[in-house]
Amino acid sequence: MKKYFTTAISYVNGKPHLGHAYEAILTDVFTRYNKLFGHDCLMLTGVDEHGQKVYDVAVEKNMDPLAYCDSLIPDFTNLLKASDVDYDVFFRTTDESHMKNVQSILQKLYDKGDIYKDYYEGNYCTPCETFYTEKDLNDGKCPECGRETTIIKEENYFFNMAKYADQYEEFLNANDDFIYPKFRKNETLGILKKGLRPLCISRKKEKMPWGIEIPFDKDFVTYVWFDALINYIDGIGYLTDDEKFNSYWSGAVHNIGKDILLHHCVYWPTMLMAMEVPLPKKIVIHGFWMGEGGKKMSKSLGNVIDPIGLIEKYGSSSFRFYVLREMSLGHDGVFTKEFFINRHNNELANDFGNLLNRATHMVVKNFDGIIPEPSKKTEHCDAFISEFNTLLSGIEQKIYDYELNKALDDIMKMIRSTNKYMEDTAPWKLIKEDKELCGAVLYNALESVRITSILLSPVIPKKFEEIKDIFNGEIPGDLEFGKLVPGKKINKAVSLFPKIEKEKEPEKVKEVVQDNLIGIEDFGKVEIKTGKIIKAESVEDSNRLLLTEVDLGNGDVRQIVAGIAKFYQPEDILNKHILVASNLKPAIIMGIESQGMLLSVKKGKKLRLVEIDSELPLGKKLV
RNA sequence: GGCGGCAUAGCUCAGCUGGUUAGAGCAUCGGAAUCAUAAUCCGAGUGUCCGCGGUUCAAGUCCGUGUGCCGCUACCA
Repeated sequence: MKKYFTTAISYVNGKPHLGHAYEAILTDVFTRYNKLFGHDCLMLTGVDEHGQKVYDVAVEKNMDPLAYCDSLIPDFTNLLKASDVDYDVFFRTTDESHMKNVQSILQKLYDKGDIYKDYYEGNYCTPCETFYTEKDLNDGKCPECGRETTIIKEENYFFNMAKYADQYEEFLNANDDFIYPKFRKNETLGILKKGLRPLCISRKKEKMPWGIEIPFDKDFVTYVWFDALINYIDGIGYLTDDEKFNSYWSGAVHNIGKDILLHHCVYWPTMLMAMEVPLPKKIVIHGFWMGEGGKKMSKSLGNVIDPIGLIEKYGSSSFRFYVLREMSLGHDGVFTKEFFINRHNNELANDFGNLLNRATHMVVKNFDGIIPEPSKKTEHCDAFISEFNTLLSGIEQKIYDYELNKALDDIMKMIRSTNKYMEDTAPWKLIKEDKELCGAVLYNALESVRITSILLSPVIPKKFEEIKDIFNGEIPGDLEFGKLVPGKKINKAVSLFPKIEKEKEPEKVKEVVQDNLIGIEDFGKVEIKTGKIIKAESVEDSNRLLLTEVDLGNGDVRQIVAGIAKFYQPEDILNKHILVASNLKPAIIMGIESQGMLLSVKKGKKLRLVEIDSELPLGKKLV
């Protein structure tokens, strides 16, 4: 069966980081496992190059946007290379044939009526020439330049996602394993339940020319996602090589981060339905890497992991092993250098590396390196082989089920049980009593080494190449215990996974862990004043807002909307002396302007206003 | 506020459709062994399985409720 694995394509404008490396490695490892189990697989990764930010930086650098993108590509390909990611396609959205395909898809959906022209209303930053959603705004201001935005209407093209919502929901309910892990499927259903709004898919070319031109209206280009998502099908010959496309697409698996669930689990499936292309087989959503203590990685905390640095220092195999083994696929994981070193030392060096050594050394020393015959057996042999085979037989299915952690866990169990087997049988004693029996034990140990090495090869491809030297460059590939042919010569393993010495941490000066500290100058920006509530009434159609007027003295009376109706009746708060954040930018809530914020304290489901001594004068600033 | 998720040994987690004395790895302590990268193996553990109530012959596992954290979202301001 043919299969097809993809990463999300990365936006070029930003350095690739641990998250990119992880996603690529994850996708690569599933591709490699499936190849190992005999499937014909392709892997795609790549970059998304269009859009405002790239265009802006290119202009700033006085470069052609495409040339600017070209200059960024090595950052990504170098990381992939360093991570031993063996991709088949590196996709660029500036690819000619992709741009043509996007256009023909746009035309098709336009002809069907799924794309239509309408007005887009949004917060627009004129200097930045960009629309922002309410959420993007920073205190109501442009998140990029900090200037005021204005609400303007603009004509744009929209994709009518809602048309396919029901059909998609049905599909989801019928295909329980379409989205992995399952709780992400529930999240998707929740989004569908709320109803889908039309998706704006265009930008005025005069404002943002760096995109694919809309074929039926030369004044517009497509906007990011409609362009980017299509890479998945273009990468394997959609509209250009039907046979290739059809054979691989039916086995397509997208690997994405949890931040782009909306785009892949809602936009993309409805787009495909509109295009009349079958949906992919599966979407796998992984979590994020956190720093020590589960804290977000950030420069200020100094807990950012540099993948290239670690790979250069400790090797790609240990790095891959760590990210795949440590993170429970779908959940967030923690990456610290200490955990990384522990993983490497305990599992790769002590358990696995040491097993390679002890098994091969004994064969070389006592049997001149000739693989002995398994002609006899000890009381432990059958039980060992049987347990080994039980674990072995479950691995393939676990990979198909995306139970990578369980698969790796089982492989480690196989390795540990082999170490135990050697303790139980003690071939170093047997050699003195019964050489043939000793040989049989070592044969079994070598079989374990061979098979577990193969099973780990997708995870540690580079080290696997070195392990091959034991078997003179070629490891018999049968995943069946007993297929190793006796009589051939093997070599002593070199130390493949040297332990990492824990660096003596220079006594860390205990810095204040709190990273939300502000300076006095920031505090000074906040103006909190004493006030008295002189009017309070409920707000129509709102179950949580109260409209108040607060006297801040000197004739300064503010209209403030407060979300406290669940906790106070209007009459409860009348004449209360309270505190007000008085220099907040006014906000419109339910169409009413709110000119400040009443300070309150919330604990669980209780909320109380902060009340002050009524003797305090009104309108005084807290200092 | 709404929707969803999580809460299990010091740490990271596994425990599927409810069923014998609740598990793994790491860390800790004790021991065996010496083929091997001071590697390996054995043993010792410790847990009000977040609290409360319920269903059941039987609940970490199901239901209700409370608390705490996380995610998305909203009329948070």
